[in-house]
Parts: sequence; structure tokens; C-alpha cells
Amino acid sequence: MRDKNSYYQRVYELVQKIPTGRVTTYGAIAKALGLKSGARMVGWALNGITESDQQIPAHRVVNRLGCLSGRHAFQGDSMKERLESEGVLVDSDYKLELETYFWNPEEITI
DNA sequence: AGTCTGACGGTAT
DNA sequence: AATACCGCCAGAC
Repeated sequence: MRDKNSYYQRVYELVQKIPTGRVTTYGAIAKALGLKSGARMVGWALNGITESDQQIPAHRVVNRLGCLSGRHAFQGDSMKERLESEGVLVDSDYKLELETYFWNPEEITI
């Protein structure tokens, strides 16, 4: 098993596996990685991404409320813009229907 | 070296 | 049902 040293790497890989037009939550990622409550660490890992690493769709990662908690790390509403560009309807309050767009990261663990 | 915060989540009150 | 507090790991001050 990967050492927790690769924790960031795992988060990046998982996020890159998020299908277009789909979103996931920090908790789901943390859980998929085997952590119980490393949701904060997931966000921390994504903190080193930002749009500089646009190859990593960090904008597809939202909190369990379906709110774009990390939109502040993007320039203005670039996060919302991208999601809408992928077909994800984002509410005026930077929220979306998790039930509709939620993607389970454990799904690829098959 | 110690303390606090941080792109969260769950449990307790 | 809503709000508050605690827990997780790592980094920054």
C-alpha cells in the first residue's frame, strides 16, 4: 500500500479520474483513499493545485453540501464557469445538485 | 518548539 | 431540525 507520503499523489490521481460533468466530495475522496476524516487533507492537497494545474479538475471537487468551497482558490468564478462549461448547473450561490452530479471515487476501485 | 489554522465531515448537544 | 464542538494530517506563523 502506498505510504501516506503519496497521499497528495493519490488525491491528484483520483481527482483526475473524475469524469467530465461529474463532481465528488472531499469526504468521498478521503474515504476512497482509506482515510476516515482526511477531507481537510484532501482540500489541503488540492490547495497546491489551483488553476495552475488545470490538468487536475479540482473544480469538480466540492464539499458534501455541493457547494464550491474551493472557488476562492480560483480566479473569480472560473470554477463555476468550468463546471457550467461541462454541463454542471451551478446555482447562483455556487451550489449544485450532488444527487445529480455526484461521482463515487470508489467506483474506479472495482 | 509550540500553537493555530485550513478547499471538511461526523457526532453530540 | 439546527447549531456547536471535536477530530484528522499537514503546513504556516
